Amino acid sequence: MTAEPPVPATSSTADEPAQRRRRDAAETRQLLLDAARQRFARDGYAATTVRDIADDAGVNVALISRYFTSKEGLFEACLRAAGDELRRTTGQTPADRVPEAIARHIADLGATGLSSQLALLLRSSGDAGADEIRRGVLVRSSEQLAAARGWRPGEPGSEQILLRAQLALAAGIGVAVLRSSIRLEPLSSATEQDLVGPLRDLVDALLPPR
Amino acid sequence: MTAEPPVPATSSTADEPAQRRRRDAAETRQLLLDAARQRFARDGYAATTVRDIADDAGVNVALISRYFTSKEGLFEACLRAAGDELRRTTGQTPADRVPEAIARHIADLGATGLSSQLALLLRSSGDAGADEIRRGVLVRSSEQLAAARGWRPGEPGSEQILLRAQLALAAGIGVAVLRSSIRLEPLSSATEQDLVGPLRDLVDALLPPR
DNA sequence: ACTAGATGTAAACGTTTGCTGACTTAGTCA
DNA sequence: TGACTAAGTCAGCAAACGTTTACATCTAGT
Repeated sequence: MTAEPPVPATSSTADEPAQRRRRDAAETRQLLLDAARQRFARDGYAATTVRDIADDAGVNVALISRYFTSKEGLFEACLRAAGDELRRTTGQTPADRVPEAIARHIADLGATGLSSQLALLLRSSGDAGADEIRRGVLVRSSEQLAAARGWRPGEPGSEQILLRAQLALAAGIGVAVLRSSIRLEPLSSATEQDLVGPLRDLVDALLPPR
Repeated sequence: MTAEPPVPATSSTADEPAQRRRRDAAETRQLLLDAARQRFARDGYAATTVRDIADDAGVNVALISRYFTSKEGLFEACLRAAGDELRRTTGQTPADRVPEAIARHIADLGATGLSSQLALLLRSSGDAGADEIRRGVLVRSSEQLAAARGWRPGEPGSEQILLRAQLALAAGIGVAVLRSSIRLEPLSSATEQDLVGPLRDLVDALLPPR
């Protein structure tokens, strides 16, 4: 379903064969990571079994322990990946247009899209380490969003902007989950075109352009 | 930790003794329901064990099967209770002020408050029956919200109002979860006073008063 | 060609899970 | 009081879980 292209190179030393290797630790790792992100995002941590993930990835269960130490470790890796992707998405956008960019990306419903990453960020494993990572991602994201609308760390009176940015982030996550996990209609089958307008209204209301 | 007050009467037929009975099926049922709602809302379905719930309620595990058939049945009962509470909360408000009422209630963080009910509504058990109940509650809630702002079933062109109502509901759920489960700061410790303004902005932007 | 280490596999371990059936205790009424 | 039923207890089942172990196979370097 994911239609992974036969990624060639894995190790860092350049001169790899373009052919796909039959045994490739880096690719196997990535397959597991992708499968896990989808499962965790859609079904949650506890409802996902390591055997599910391994089957989705077409890989033996024991390799999860080998490459990620534990299910918990795999989950943390997923959170880190989601954080990276979130930062990459918002990072390549001019600061003052981040809200609109987010609004547009939330509409996307692909399995690896931003929606899926947002849904993942609200899943909890009960583990303290994972909670810390997630909180870090969320805090950084909301600060980035707030900074685009005038928030400066420590500056009195601008704390409210950070709060409003977190509300906007929370709203985005809620929309992502109701669309991709709960599948509430007509929200779930609304197109990007249907959603961009209302979402921009939402973000602009919380974080008025200055 | 829960410090349950010794609720006296339970069944409906009036002439109960004010004293708490030592064996009282209705009260035991309610204790289980309350404990389950908290656990399910905070930790999710799969991460909650029936033994956890029974311990919280101070009751034997086997009684879950007796009163609710199964863990699944208990979860469905929780969803129904959340739906009732949601309807009760929004039902006693003049139609055109429902958004503001919701905004105000989301701020509340009590274990049995609206926030907790909203968080429960995005927990999934994987069971089809529970999914149906949850979807029903969400659809009814969003329709009620949309109707207060001019949506009429089937009326062409007003479908967009329903979509916007669902976005507002999704936002509310997202805020509830980030506040009560994830505990993101400063969102989590913001007071009702801090939140009502931004939340009203949010709802009004999505569903402009007519 | 040969070997050493990396990669993948299969089976099983010990625990925890939801649930059940036989049992005991408390309340009710003749 | 003594039977009868509702309410609660207890021990344990079978299945599913995350993880580990021992083994097989591939790849790279010589």
